[in-house]
Amino acid sequence: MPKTKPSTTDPAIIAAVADYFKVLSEGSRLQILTCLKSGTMNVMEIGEATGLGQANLSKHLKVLTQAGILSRQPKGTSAYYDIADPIIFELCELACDRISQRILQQAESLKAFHSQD
Amino acid sequence: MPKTKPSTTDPAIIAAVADYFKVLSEGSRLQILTCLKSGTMNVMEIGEATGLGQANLSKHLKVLTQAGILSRQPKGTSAYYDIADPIIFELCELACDRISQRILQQAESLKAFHSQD
DNA sequence: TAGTTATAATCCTAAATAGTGATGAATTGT
DNA sequence: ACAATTCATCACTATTTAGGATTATAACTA
Repeated sequence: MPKTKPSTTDPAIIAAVADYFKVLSEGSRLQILTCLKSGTMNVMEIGEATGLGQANLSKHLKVLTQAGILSRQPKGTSAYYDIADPIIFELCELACDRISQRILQQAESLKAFHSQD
Repeated sequence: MPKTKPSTTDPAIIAAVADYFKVLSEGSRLQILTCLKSGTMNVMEIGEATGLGQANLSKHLKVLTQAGILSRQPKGTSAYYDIADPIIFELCELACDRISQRILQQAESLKAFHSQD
């Protein structure tokens, strides 16, 4: 094998990571994920829980499934979806931590700004 | 205070997380981040290292800085940028792990598909 | 002050994509 | 076989955004 370990600067790797984050960069998709946190659901149930339209929902489910985040299991006329990769919640929590920390910092700066005049 | 703990289904939280991932969902921006992994650089140096145009680069740096991922320090006529939040590399590695695992799974499926005919 | 360099801001175009409505395919019950 | 249900897919619109060209601003230098 000519290749040893793919470098972090490998354009293909970078593109793959970007694509993965792009999947998670949509409110509707995150909504679907938090929805499925409690357990398996079929498309109709997810639609009711999220308020998303059927066609739109189906598209998002496809994206999430192709990214390996959800698993799909047809059952009769319906399709049941499940979290295939619970790690994503770890990812989301990491992001959440960063966000809240940044907001706290901004609040600090704002307070300092107010108390200096 | 009327609010206790913000629920994960809070639309504002979900939107914030989506925005955070959106910042990381761009190849050019990830390129900038891997670039700065080795240390502080000014805009010109980053431009040379990434091959990005100046205007474009400046825009991405602004996005990353406003997201709290980079820090900016003006110095004379140049601006030096640095990783403000090393946690992002943890995020990227998590994503990388997921991606490689998925690719391995796909390879397995493909192998199984080939050996069954 | 004039001139050079480094960065930011603005305007524009092309491409990507979220959402919607209509159609098609697969399955279950009568 | 027919009708109803559930989901996927196609066609379309509207919005967003990356990237480039240009102009503006700010800081050194002669």
